[in-house]
Amino acid sequence: MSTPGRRRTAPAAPRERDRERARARDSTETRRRLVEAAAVELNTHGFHGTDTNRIARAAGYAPAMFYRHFEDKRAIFLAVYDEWVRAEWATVEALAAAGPRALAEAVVAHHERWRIFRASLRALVALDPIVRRHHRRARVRQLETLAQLRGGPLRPVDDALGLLVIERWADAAADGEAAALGVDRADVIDRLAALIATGSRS
Amino acid sequence: MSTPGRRRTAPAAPRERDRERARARDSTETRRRLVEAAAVELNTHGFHGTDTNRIARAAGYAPAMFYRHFEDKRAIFLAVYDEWVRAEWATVEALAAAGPRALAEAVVAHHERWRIFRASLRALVALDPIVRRHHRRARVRQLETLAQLRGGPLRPVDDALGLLVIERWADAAADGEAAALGVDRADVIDRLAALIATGSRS
Amino acid sequence: MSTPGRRRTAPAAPRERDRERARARDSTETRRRLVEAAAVELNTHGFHGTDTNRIARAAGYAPAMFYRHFEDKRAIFLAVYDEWVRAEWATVEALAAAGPRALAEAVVAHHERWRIFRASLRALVALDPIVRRHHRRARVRQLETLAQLRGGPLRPVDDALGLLVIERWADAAADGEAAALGVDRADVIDRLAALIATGSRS
Amino acid sequence: MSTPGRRRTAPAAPRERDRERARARDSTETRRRLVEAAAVELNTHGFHGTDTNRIARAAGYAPAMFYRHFEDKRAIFLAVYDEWVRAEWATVEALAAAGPRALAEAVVAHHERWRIFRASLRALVALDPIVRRHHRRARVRQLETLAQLRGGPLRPVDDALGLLVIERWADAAADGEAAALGVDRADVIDRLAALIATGSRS
DNA sequence: TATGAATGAGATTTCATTCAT
DNA sequence: CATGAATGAAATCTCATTCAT
Repeated sequence: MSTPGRRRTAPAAPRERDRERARARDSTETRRRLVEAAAVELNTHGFHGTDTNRIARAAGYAPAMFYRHFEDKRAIFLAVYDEWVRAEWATVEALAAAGPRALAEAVVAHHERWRIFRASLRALVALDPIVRRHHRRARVRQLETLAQLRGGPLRPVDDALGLLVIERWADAAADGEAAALGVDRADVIDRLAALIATGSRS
Repeated sequence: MSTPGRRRTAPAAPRERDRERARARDSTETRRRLVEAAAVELNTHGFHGTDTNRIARAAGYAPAMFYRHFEDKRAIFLAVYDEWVRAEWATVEALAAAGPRALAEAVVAHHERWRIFRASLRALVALDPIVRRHHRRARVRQLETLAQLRGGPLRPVDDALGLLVIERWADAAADGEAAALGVDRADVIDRLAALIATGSRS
Repeated sequence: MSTPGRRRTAPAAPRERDRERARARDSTETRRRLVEAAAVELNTHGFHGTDTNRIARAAGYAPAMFYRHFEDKRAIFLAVYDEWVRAEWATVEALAAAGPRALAEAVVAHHERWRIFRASLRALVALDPIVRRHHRRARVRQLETLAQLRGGPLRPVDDALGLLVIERWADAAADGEAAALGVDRADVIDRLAALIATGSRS
Repeated sequence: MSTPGRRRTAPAAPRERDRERARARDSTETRRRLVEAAAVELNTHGFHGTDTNRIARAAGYAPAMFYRHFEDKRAIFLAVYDEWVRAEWATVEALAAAGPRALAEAVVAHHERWRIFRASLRALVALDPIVRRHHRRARVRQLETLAQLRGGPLRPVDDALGLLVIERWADAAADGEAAALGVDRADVIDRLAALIATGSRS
C-alpha cells in the first residue's frame, strides 16, 4: 500500500506467557534464548533445514526479533558453535584429571549430543569462507589447550593430526558409522583413550 | 535483465549437433551427461546450492528431463557418489603396486578435486537416512577392497578406524585444514603413507 | 527440511481456466499479460504499493512466473513505461494532422489515464539511477519525434523546456492540481494547444 | 554483525549533554529535532526508503519517541514539507527586491538542495489524498504570496500555470533533467528570470 | 524421448508501530 | 518525557518439481 497508517491486529497478551515475556525484556537474555533455541533447531534439522523464523518462534519471539540480534543465519550458527566449543572444553578440562578413558567417554557423548549440528558444521566449513575462518581460529585455540593439558609443548604435526583423529573417531562412534563398520562404541572408546594417553604418535 | 532462461551451454554447429542428438537419444548417454553435469554443479555449489534446473541445462537438456532420469536431487547425488567411489577405487587399484606413498598422494589429490562434494556428502550422511544407508553399504565394500589389497583378512577395528583416519587426513590436506593447523601437505602425505604401509595399528 | 523429496499439493485444474491457460503457454504472450497486469497494478497502487506476487496473480499466474520474465519490479516498471511512451506517441502521431487542440486534448486524456503511474515514474526517476537513465533516453527520442512532427530542426532550449511544460500542464490537468488552483481543464487545454501551435517560444 | 542497535549519534561530552537533555525536555525542541532529522533522511532516501526508527535515532532518540510527536510517517513528512515551503518563501521574499535573476537562481538552488524530497512529494501528492489536500492548501497560499510580490491582483490562469512552470523548470535544472536534454543550468535560469519578470503570460 | 512453461510453498528479511518500564 | 525491546505483517525472490505438448 502506498498510503501510511494501516494497522489491523489487536495483540492480545496470552496470560501464561506474561512472566516469560517479562524476563525476556533483557537484551542479553534474549540473545541467550535465541542461541539456545537455535542450537536445538540446528541440531535437529541441520543448517539448511533450519529457518530463522522458527528459531525466533521457538525462543518465544516474533521472527523480526531474530534480526535484532543476528545479522543472518550464519551468525547465529557461529554463536552456537562458539557455545559448543566452550561446552566441550569445559568438559575436557573438568575431566582432565579423571584420566583418558573418562575423557574419551565424555568426548564421544558430547559428539553424540551434537551429531547433526556437527554435520552441518563440517559442510559449512568447506562451503562458507567465513565459517571456515571462524572454525580455524577455534581449532588453533583447541590445539593450544590440548598441549597445555598434556603439559608438554605444542608438537604441531602430532597434535594436529591427533586432534583430527579424535574428532573423526568420536563422530564415527556418535553417529553410528563405527557400528556400521563393525566397530562398537566401546572399541572406539578404547582406542580413543589410548590415543589420548599417548598423544598422537601414530 | 528482463528476459528469462539464461542458457549456459554452447549451441554447437548444426552437423555436429545432429550426431549429438542421435547419441543423446540413448537413455544411458543422457543419464551419463546428467550425472557428469551434476558432479560439477554439486562439487561447485554443494548440495543445497545446486539446483536441478541448472543441472539439466548444464547437461544440455530442459529441466523436466532431469526428472525422467532421477527421482529427485538426492538420487542424482547418490549417482555422483557412486561414480566418485568407483573413480577413487579405480585409482587405488591402479596404484596398489606403486607403493604407499603414491597411493597416499593419489588419495589426497582425489579429495582435493572433490572437496566441496565431499563436504555435502558428510552433511547428508548425517541428515538423510537414505544417503546414510547408501553410504554405509559403499563403506563396507571399501573395507573389503582394502583388505583384499592388503592381502590379509579383514581386521574390523583396525581397518575400519584406519579407513576413517585416511579419509579424515586426506580431507584435511585437501581443504587446507591441515595447513591451517601448521601441518603441510607433505607431512600429511608422509603420515598417510606410513599408515597405509602398516595398516592401521595406531 | 533438509531431506529432499517432499511435495504435498495436488494442483487440481479449474475447469474454466483451461482455455486461458492453453493460450498462455507462449512466452511472449505471458510476458505481455504480465506487463498488462503490471500496468494496472502500478497505475492503481503506485510502485511501492504494488507487489510482484499480485502482478503475477492478476495476470493469471503463480508468483514465481514473474521472475521468469523480469529481473525485478523495476524491470517490469520500465517495460510498462516503454509501453506507455509508445502508446502516447502513437496517439500523438495519429493526431498530428488533427491540429493542436486535438493533440492537447489527447495528451491530457492520456495523462489522466496514467496519473498514478506517472507519479511513481517521476519519483523513481529522481531516486533510481537506472530508471533515470532509461527515462532520459526515452526523453531524447521524444524530443526528436517532436521536432520531426513540427517539421523544423531541433531547437534544444525551446523544445526541451516546452516539452517539460506540456508534460507539467498535462499532469496538472490530469490529477486535478490545476482545478485546485482555480484553472479548469478547458483552460489548460487552451494553453496547451497554443503552446503546441507556436512551439515553446514562451 | 551480530549485535543490534547501531547508534549513529555522537555521544557528546557529559557536561554538554546535560544541557542538551535539559533543552530536550522541551517538547517543541524535540519535535524540531525530529523534523530536522527527518528532512535529512527523507531527502536522502525518499519517503519509502526512510524508516522511522532511523529518523528517531538520527535525532538522538529512541524509536518510540517518534510516535509521541507524530501520528505516523506521513505526518512528519508533511511537517518537513511545511518547513520546506516556509524556507523557500522566506528566500523568495528576501530576494524579491533583488530582481528576477537572483530569484530564479535562488529557486533553482533551493530545488537542488531538496531534490530527493521533492521527488517523493510529487509521488505522494498523487497517491495519498491527505498529502494531496495538504499540498493544495499550501499551493493556494503560494499563489497569493506570488500575486502580492508582483504587486498586482491574482490572475488565476496565468499565475497558476506560471507557478507550475517555474517549479517544473527548477526541478529539471535541479536534477539534471534539463542538462540531459541539452539545456544547461544557465539557460534555464535565463528563462526562469524572464518568466518571473513578465509573469506567466506565455 | 524431450521440452518450455508453469507452479506451490516457503525462507529471508524489513519496517511501521506498540508495549512495559 | 523517554526508552529499549518487541512484534505483526508482509514483500521479494528461489527452487524442486510437474504439466501439456
